Amino acid sequence: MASKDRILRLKEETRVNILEAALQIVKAEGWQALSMRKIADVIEYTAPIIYEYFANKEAILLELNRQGYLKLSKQLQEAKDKHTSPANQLEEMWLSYWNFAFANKELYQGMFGITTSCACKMVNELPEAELPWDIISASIGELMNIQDMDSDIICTKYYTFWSVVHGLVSINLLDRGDSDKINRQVLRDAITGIIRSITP
Amino acid sequence: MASKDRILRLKEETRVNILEAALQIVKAEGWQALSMRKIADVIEYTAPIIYEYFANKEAILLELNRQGYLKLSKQLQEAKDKHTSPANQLEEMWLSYWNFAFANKELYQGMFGITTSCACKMVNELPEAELPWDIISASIGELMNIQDMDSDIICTKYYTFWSVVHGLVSINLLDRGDSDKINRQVLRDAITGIIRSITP
DNA sequence: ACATTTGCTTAACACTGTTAAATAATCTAA
DNA sequence: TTAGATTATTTAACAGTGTTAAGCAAATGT
Repeated sequence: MASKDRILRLKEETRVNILEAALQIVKAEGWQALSMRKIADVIEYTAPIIYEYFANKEAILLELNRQGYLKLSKQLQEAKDKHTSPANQLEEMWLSYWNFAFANKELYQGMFGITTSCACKMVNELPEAELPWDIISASIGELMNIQDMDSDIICTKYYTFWSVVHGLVSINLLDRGDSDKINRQVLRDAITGIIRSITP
Repeated sequence: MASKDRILRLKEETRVNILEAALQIVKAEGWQALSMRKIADVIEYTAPIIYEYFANKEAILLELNRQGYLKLSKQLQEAKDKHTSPANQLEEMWLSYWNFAFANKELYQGMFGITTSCACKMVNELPEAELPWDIISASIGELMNIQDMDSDIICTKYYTFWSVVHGLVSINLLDRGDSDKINRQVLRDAITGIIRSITP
C-alpha cells in the first residue's frame, strides 16, 4: 500500500516537473518556442508521456495561467494587508500589480496577452481569474461606502483602474515604454488621480 | 514594353491578393489559423510562389501591420480635422482610436497584441508605427503650449492617454469587458479627466 | 527552331501537436 | 521462481506547419 503512495507521489512530482519545465522554456525562449517535445527533453522523457498528465498543450498553458492568478492574488493580498485605509490599500495593490507584471513577464503575458488562439475561453474556465477582482473591488467598495460588490459603479471604477495599469503594462511589455521614470510617474499619477476622484 | 507593364501590374495584383487573402483568413479563423498553404489556396496557387512576393510569413504580418498603422493614422487625422481646439481634437481622436480597434479587431490585435514571437522587433522595423504618436502629440503640445514634441511632459501625457485607452481595448478584446455602456463611460471619463488635468 | 528565361509545381526537410501500436519494466499470483 | 497480467515508456505514424531545392512547362528572345 505504501508503495502505491510512493508511485502517486512520483507521478505528482513529474506533473510539477512538466509545469516547471514549461515555464523554464518559456522564460528562456518565449511562449512561441514552447513545444511538447522540448518539455519532454527537459524532464528526460519522450513527448507522449506528457499526455498522461495533461490532456493537451492547452491544458498545460491553462494550469500555468491558473498558478499565475494565484500568485498575483497572493501578492495583492499581502499588499492590501500593509495598510488599513482603502485609499492606501488601493495604491499599494496597484503598484504591487505593476511589480508582479514585470517580475513575472511571461506569466503575465500568458494571463493577459494572446498566447494561444483566444484567451477568452481560458479565462472562462478559470475561477481563479476572478480573485484579483474580488480583493481589489473590496477596497473600492469600502472607499466608496458601497456594500454591493457587483454594483455597476464598482465595476466601472475597477475597469478604470485596470485599464490604465494594464495598458501601461502591455505597452511596456511591447517595448514601447520609454524610461522607467516616466512610467512610474504615469502610473502614480493615474492611480492617485483615480483614487482622488472616487474618494468621498 | 507594354506587356512588361501588364505583367508587372499582374504581379502587383497577386501581391495585393496575398495580403487580402491573409486578412480574410485571419478575420474568419483568427491569427493562429493563418498559414502559407491556406493563403495559397485562396489565391489559387501553391505555397512556394508566395515567397516570390514576400520573404517569409513574418513579412506578410509586418505588411498587414503597416497597413493597419496607416489606416489608423488616416482615421485619427480625419477625427482631428473635425475640430479646431486641441481639447476637442484629443477627445475625438481617442474615441476614433477606440472605434478603430473594434472595427478592425484583427488588425488591432496584430498591431498591439502578441501575434508572433515578439512584437517589439516588428515595431522597430515600422516607421509607420510612429504616425499616430505624431498626430496626437501635436494636439497635446498645442493644448499645453509646448513646442518640443519630444519633451518628457508630452511623452508622459501621451502614455497616460494611450495606457487607459489601450488597456480598455485589450481588456475588451480579451472578452473581459462588461457592457458597452460601462466601457463608453469609463472611456469618456478617463479621456475628459486627462484632458482637464492638462488643460492650462 | 533553338536556347533561355520565367512561372509554377512537386518533393522534400525539419519542425509542430497528437494518437495508436509495440516494447520494456514492474507487479501479481501460482 | 516463473508465468501471466499491468503498467510505464518508447517508437512510429499522421496531419499539419514554414521553408527550400529541384524539376517541369510554358512563354520569350534570338
